[in-house]
Parts: sequence; structure tokens; C-alpha cells
Amino acid sequence: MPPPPRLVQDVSCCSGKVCTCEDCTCPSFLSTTLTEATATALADGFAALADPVRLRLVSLLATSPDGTARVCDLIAPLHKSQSTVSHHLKVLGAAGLVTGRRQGRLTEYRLVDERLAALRLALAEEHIHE
Amino acid sequence: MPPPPRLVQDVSCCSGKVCTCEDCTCPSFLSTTLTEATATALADGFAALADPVRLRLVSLLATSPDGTARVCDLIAPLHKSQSTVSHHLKVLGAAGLVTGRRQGRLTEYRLVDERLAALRLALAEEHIHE
DNA sequence: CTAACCTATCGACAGTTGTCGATGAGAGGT
DNA sequence: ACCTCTCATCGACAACTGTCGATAGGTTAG
Repeated sequence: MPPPPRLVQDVSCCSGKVCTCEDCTCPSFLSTTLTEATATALADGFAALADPVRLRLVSLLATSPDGTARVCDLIAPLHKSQSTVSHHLKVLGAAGLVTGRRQGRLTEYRLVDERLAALRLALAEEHIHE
Repeated sequence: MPPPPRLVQDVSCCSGKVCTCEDCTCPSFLSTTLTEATATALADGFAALADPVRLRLVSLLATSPDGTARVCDLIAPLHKSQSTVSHHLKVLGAAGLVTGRRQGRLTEYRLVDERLAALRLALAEEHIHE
């Protein structure tokens, strides 16, 4: 005899958001089940953090005195080639976690705090709207 | 003329922890730079969340009435094969995010809240020790 | 014991990713 | 103009990952 099926909600028709306010970008997936689309968007964010080098990149940016850093200053601490560092910054940029601004022949990168906060909020059990 | 090098700390000799208490498992990498080892450990956690299917798995577990779910109940909502669901649960388990307990011929999975909280804390700007 | 059932593992395969050296593209200094 | 410096992109390659069907391992019902 097969076991009685349990009620696990099908998420295909769920908004995936806790807040219903129109521009809420920080759904907590711990209190409401996720849409496939929302899950993919969130997964992209976590994927950007799923690499030690990128994590240390974020860390270096966060602890930099003025919150910025240039590519040439990040190569030595990371012990990676210039093209690799550039690549990781591009990945972080595509995920919206950093932005780069050309300053002469240098490029200054800076963290996007809101994006990081959004990912943190997604991991929060209770959704607290800021 | 090369630009004056900026002080970006080398992290190779840093503990990577904000708290110095011995069993602190929740370093925030936004206030202290990460060791390579700590970065790798954290990256493994985020890698487990870097997939839409696993994110929805976590979501389903979190929103389940009693906090648990069995594999057979997760197949339909995820629209994935049984082996795929099993695989993802294994990945989440390896990352310490879920635990499975054999109940007869079924296996009941449950979230590990502390692990999820640790990842969230790592994303916090200020490390608040609980 | 046997059949039905649930879950884990295996093998395979396509797709993605991290890494590097080489090259290209701008921007300044001389 | 030319050279130098910084950064982005390209091409290549090995390693990893998500997915499935098939199979194996346990467990319960009859």
C-alpha cells in the first residue's frame, strides 16, 4: 500500500514573494514557496558567491578603506592572474553585486550593498520589510 | 608612470573570523577579510544554494507544516525525476543544510536552520553574535 | 516468500565554469 | 607619434554539474 500523499504545495501558481508591494526585490523563500522564475533569479545571485575567489573579492572590497578597489590592487592578495580577476569581477557584475567605473586607465570597483542585502534577506526566516 | 599601489591587505595570515570565540561558525566576510580556507568553506555553502531546484527544495521544506518532507512528495512539485531529487538532497546534505532520517521505507528530510542562519550571518555587515 | 514500493547509486552525456596565456582596446606620459 | 600601463576579451582546456534512465538495496504488505 502506497503511503498517503502529503500536502506539499505545488508552486507553479505562486507569486514567490512575501511582500506584495510592487518593487519588492527581497523575497524570503523560507516563508513562501518559490516560483521557478524567482528561484532561478535567486540562484544566480548565490552562484556568484559560490566561489572562494569571488567571496574574497567581495570581502576585499567591503574592507577597503573607501569601499573601492582597482583590479591591479586585487591581483596580489588573490594570487590569481589578471585575466582571472577580471573574469570574476565580470561575473560579480553580471549578478549585480559590484559595479565598475572607469577612472582614466584604471577601473574602480565597488560593492552594491543593496544586492547583498537582498540575498541576505532571502535567507531570513521572517521577511522584514525595510 | 605606474599608479601608486593602494593598501589592500593580504589575507593569507588572517583568521577570517570576526569573533574570536572558539566555536564561532558564522564569520562575516564583510568586516574582516577571508582566509582562503574560510572562503572555500563558505563558497561550498553558497554553491549548495546556487541552483533553482535546490532553492525550491529548501523552500518546500521550510514551508512544510511540520518542517519535514519525504522524497516522494517532492518529485511532483519540482517536476524532476526521482534520481534528480535524490541527487539534490544529497548535495544539500553534504553542505549541511538538510538532514535525512530513514523512516521505514521512506526518508524524511528536514532543514538545518543553524546552517542557513550561519550563511545569512556571513552576509551581514555587522557581525552580531547570538 | 514474493511482490510492490521508496530511495540511493551508477553510468552516461551535454552544458557550464575556473583558469591561464595571448591578444586587443583605451588612456596617459614623453 | 610612440611606448607603457591597465583592463577586457578570446581561445583553449580540464574539471565540475545537472539531468535522466537503469539498476540495486532495503522495507513493508499480502
